[in-house]
Amino acid sequence: MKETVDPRYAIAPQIFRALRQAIVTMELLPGQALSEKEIAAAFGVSRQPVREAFIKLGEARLVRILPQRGTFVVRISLSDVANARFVREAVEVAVARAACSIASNDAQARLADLVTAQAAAASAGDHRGFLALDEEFHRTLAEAVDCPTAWPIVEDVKAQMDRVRYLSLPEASPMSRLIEQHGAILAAIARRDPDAAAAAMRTHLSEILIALPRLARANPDLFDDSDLPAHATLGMARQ
Amino acid sequence: MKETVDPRYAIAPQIFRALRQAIVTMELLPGQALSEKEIAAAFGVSRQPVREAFIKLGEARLVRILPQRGTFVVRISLSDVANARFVREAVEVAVARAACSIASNDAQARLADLVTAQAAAASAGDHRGFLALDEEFHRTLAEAVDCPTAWPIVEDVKAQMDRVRYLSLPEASPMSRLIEQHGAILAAIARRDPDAAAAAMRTHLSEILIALPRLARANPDLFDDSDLPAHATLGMARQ
DNA sequence: AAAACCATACTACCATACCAGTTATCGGGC
DNA sequence: GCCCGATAACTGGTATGGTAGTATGGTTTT
Repeated sequence: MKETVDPRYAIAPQIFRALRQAIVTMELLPGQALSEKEIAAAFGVSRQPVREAFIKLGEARLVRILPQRGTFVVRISLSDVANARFVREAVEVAVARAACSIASNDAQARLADLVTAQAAAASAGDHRGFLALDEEFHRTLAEAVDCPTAWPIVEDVKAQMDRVRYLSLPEASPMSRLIEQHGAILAAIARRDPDAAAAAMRTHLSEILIALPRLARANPDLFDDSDLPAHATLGMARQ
Repeated sequence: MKETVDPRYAIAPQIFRALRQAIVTMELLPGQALSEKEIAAAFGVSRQPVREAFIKLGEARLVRILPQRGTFVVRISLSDVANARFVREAVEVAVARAACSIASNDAQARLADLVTAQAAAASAGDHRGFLALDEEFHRTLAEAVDCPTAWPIVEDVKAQMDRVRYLSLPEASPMSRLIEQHGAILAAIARRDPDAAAAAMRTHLSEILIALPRLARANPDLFDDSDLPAHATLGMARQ
């Protein structure tokens, strides 16, 4: 591994983002040991900022830090994914509802542009670009309701879900359906219908539940089988 | 300041909790400069764990870290409080709804005990103990719906609101009303009425909005007047 | 041969040292 | 007296060293 950081900015957050990306994209597999020393050497920095990145990864439950033993990428936990989905749905449904009241025309136009760009990425078969635009759609929506602090929280929990998404990338991912869902959310916001916006967002964020059981069965080595699937209600909570 | 830590456990989180508590309880006032070196000396540890605590406090937006300049307790930001309230309401309303489906009788009994204990604390005039029990009530509720990761998130954003609560402590705080609200939430859960539980939770978490404008006007030096009150809808978002 | 033990090589954590950038102070010139 | 510049005293960020604890593998003992 030969990575690089920009010394003009704080190093620790850069290491954190790089490692999170590597974990989410399955470049670093569950069980993999992460050595402070090795990572530091790979990035050409000292161990200290790497350690700070480890701590944040541990809080996001992407790695497990065992004092005096090591730091390891954790297996995908069905209950962690369900918990993340629960929190994300709670926050983003509330955001979608709020957007019906206060989203400006300008913000709606930006969101529409993002959906258009997603369609372009989809027809170009650019999965990575599509996922980046998806992320930007949700972030923009959070900003549109003047709730900037909601996004970092969603971003944190989202990592648990994204790992599953990247796992399902190789097979045909129904990008067109996700685009339709974004469109439905926008349409509901445009006609200021909070119930419809909430329902559309809920449907969108439940998409992951479809492939999850099959993925878990197909990749038992990547999943933590010690945790029973979280109580079904968590995945299906209806408000 | 002469604080103490237990060297048998990781030091950084202890420092973090101690400082957060000090900030939330207004022991450390907005504008106060926090020196890594001074705090380290006060706790009898090195600067390193103090630095890690600062980073977490910065993420919680309780302090502002200015590189090469200093770390300062931030003033209470009305928009930060509104944002925190928005996220907390979103998550806890979802928790309350889920509780209607899956909260065990055992969990409900524990929650009822906590409300009873709160009543005792209230009649004893023990504000601090009351607040601790309030926190435990909400944490127990999150555990009751098998969503343990929801609580740390709520705990994080809650700090912004708690600072306002402690500010309003000197004046008569309507503990009886808060107890009634907890009771209403529990009653709705007991009769498995998610809409009622959600409404009761929403009412409970909107309580802060009543005193907030007056507190901001009465303590202009503690509040950040640069940020306009967040869009009114954020405080009143109805799902 | 099997089991217990110990040396070794890791680990994360904390402490310390060093660095770069900011601020405040103080002295000198106008 | 006021302004401006050099400098000293901070700050947080990074690098490095030291310590205690944990796996591991080879050796010794039973």
